[in-house]
Amino acid sequence: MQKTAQKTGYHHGDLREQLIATTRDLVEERGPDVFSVSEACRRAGVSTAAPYKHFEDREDLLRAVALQGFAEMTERFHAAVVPHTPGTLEAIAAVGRAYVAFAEDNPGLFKMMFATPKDHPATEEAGHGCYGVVLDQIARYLGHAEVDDAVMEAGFPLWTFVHGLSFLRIDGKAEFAKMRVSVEDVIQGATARLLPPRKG
Amino acid sequence: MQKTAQKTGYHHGDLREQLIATTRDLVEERGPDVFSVSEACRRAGVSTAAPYKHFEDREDLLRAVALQGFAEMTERFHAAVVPHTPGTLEAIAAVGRAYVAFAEDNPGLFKMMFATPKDHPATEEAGHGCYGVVLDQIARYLGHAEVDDAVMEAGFPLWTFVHGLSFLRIDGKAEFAKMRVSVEDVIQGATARLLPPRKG
DNA sequence: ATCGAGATGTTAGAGCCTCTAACTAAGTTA
DNA sequence: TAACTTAGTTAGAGGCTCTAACATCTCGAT
Repeated sequence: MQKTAQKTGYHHGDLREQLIATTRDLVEERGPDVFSVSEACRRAGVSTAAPYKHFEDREDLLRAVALQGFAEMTERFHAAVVPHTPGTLEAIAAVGRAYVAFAEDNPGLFKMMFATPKDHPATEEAGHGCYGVVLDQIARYLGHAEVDDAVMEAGFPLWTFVHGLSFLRIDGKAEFAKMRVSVEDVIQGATARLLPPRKG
Repeated sequence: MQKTAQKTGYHHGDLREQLIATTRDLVEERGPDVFSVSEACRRAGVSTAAPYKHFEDREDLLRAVALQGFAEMTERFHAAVVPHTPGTLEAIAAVGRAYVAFAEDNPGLFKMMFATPKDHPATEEAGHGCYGVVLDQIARYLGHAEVDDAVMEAGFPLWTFVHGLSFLRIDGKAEFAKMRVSVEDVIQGATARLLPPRKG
């Protein structure tokens, strides 16, 4: 199951990618804040100084992992939309479900993606690209040709909702709240309620 | 502005409380993850070993700070309800506003309160007490005598919403979304939309 | 072919951090 | 006031991030 080149004795082959993968695993296992570069090195079988040839510092490595997370999330969003008619409530709710599902599947990564001390340009752009998928759907839903201020405003409460739901699910608060309905239904309901009435 | 006893030469007076206060400041200044016990000690003017007479470990100290946060939040909730007729939409929305306001006033603390690796019984109880304030209002709103499952279910989407909004505000995403309406109005609107219709 | 540059490893170590052990001073109580 | 408890201290082990200096490999130009 090696996805990257093997160590050739001295040089590793593709340490950068493997460090990202290992870090991602560790962030998931141990939690984002407890992650240590040293442990990632031990797992990758390199010295603790090696990562600094590929990443500026610990922060930079974590950022690369977060970036990968955003890319994956964006892909998932696109996949979620496909089965639905563009610009429908169903399409929009599907993205919401994909959002929460991603968070539940990658709790550590998800928290890390939003625990960024200060957003780097690249991370920010990745986030925007991700958000753009929903905004496109909402623009269509509202019958707007492009993502204007009204679309962003309509999207924000939805983002708010799924973002909050993700955190509460990750932290196990949803069980505490004794929900009898599924996450899917909660999202469907909230989407319908929080979106402004459709034009036409 | 000393709230605690002074150092009497050898003994401190009230190191435990001062460490909690200092830690809270640091968490706010530096961010929750970058906090170090050592720095808190430097500020409090004690050796780096001193805290371990009062707290099991770093985690335990942070937990004490989080506990204080929950207590403060609960107080704020109570204060928010006072000006309103109990069991009205306004009372419920007021708690929502207090939630987000607390998060904005104490972003580091707020994040820490919910970034708990594993919830300790005491923290959990404090959280429940906090949540109970809204649930009481919702129970009255729905005309239920006590906080039953239906009440919890009705409350969950609201919690979800203000929780998400808090994070997005703290992380500066709300500005990005170009909201033209105030946080207050967003909460008011979401509360009205997300609550089930009132009985009677 | 080989030589030199650049990329990517290594070891050593400085300077942080958390937490423990052993000691000491101050308060408390019989 | 002696004995016990509480709350400080210093010293240090072991882990972490990151740098400096050195070593090895890759590769393009000659």
